Amino acid sequence: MNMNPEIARFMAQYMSSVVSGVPQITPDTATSARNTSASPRASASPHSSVDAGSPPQSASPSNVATPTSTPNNPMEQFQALWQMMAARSAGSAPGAPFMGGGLFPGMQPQGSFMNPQEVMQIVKRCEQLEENNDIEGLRAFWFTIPRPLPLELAHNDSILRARALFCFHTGDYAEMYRILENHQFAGNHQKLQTMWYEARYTEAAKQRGRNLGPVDKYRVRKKFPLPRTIWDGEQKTHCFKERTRSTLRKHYLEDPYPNPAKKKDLANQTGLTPMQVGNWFKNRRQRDRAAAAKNKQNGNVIDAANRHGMEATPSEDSDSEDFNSPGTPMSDSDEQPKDFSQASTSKTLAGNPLGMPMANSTPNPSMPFGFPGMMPMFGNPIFPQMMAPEGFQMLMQQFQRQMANPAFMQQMAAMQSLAVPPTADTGKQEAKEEVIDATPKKKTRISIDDILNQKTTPQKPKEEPLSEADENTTSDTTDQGTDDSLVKPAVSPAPTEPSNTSTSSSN
DNA sequence: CTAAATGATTATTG
DNA sequence: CAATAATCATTTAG
Repeated sequence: MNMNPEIARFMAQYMSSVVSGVPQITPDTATSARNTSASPRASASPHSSVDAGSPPQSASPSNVATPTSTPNNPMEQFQALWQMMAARSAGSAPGAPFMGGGLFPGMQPQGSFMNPQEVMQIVKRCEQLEENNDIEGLRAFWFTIPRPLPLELAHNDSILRARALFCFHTGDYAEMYRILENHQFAGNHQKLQTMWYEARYTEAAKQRGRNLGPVDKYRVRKKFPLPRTIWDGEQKTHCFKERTRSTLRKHYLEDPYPNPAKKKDLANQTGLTPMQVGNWFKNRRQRDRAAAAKNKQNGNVIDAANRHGMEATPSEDSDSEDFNSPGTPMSDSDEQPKDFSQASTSKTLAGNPLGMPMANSTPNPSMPFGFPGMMPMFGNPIFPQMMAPEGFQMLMQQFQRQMANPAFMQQMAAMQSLAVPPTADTGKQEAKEEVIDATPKKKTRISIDDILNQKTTPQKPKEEPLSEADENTTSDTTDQGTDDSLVKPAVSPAPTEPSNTSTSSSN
């Protein structure tokens, strides 16, 4: 009657485990996550047979729960039991298996007796079969193991791993989930994670009566996040932080083709890897060009604007958005580059036979602002109200920076000589084409960024967010987050929330 | 659900 | 080898 709920639950779980041969441990009580052990092959070592990892929940033989100590108080009884179990586990070093119950005579290991060597053999055999995905072998072998399972086996990492694999292949997903959720697995979780998700996918697919697409799977992953017991803490950032991006944007405007040194520098600033920086620039250039080409198709404003005297701006919806965005004081806006490049590349590549930048030997289409002689985009006739002073200042600064950039000025001159004098027919045509523009198809750019920025990563359990290594320290508002400390976000030091891990390779 | 945004990867090309 | 074009995969918004 007096039974503490905790104890009751514990007992119930234990009883259940005795019956099923699989320990049931509540995730919370289970182990204080020490899955940092880097050795993926931990299971290969002989002593792995002693699940020395989580002493407390190693459970106590219920039938032995009659320690001759203090029988009356359940709590005391439980505590005593607990301590004994802990002591027993602690004392069981590789060379000193606790099997015989030497540490406390009164307690039998429950179930069959087995000498340590026998246990080790079974474990190794399981590891072999599991590694080879030999399901049939596992099935056969499974029945050779004496029942009920000795605790050493019931709680053993390798045994449970093999059992989970077996369940996976037999379609006993519920059991597999239970195993995966209730035992803190050490070492390599990759396979277990895959099993977890695949099982979920399969169930979901079955339920829907069709195969799952990428997005469906994504939802499934969100719905059934990895249990902590098999989570590596691995986390991939799909969206960089806004700070990071604005830094990249800024430098992109100055030079879309950063040399390796520059990339490295940026990598340090942003906490990304040089590879990521390179990818970002690559994508940016590509997408700028694509946007430019597209805009060109639809016609664009720049030429006309220029001709008429610099007033019209490319519908820059994004810009307006940017300036508009409440959270971020301002930014180079994601979109700007698009139009910029549009000005440079589209013009040169697509319509203009005189095309110059890209195709030429010196590809440096870093043409930040709409057009050569044109100032950024003050007095946006389309979204006048969007021109916040802040934004204006920012643009001015940018422009000034550009003016100081020889390469830029060179480009500028080249562009001007090509574009300004619209004598050629081609030029005219282009101008015509570009008059319309617009089609602000996407807006929400910044807002998305903001959102992403806020929730640095998806959510999921009720864990603390914990951002990755991005721009942790610096409070750089304008630019240069000069902190080197951080390096790679790839490996998150503190596992907090399970999110999809998906390795890059999956591509 | 679809579409868009965006980071990453792969194949091609000069 | 580096830049580019395609394309894939993951997330998010509508």
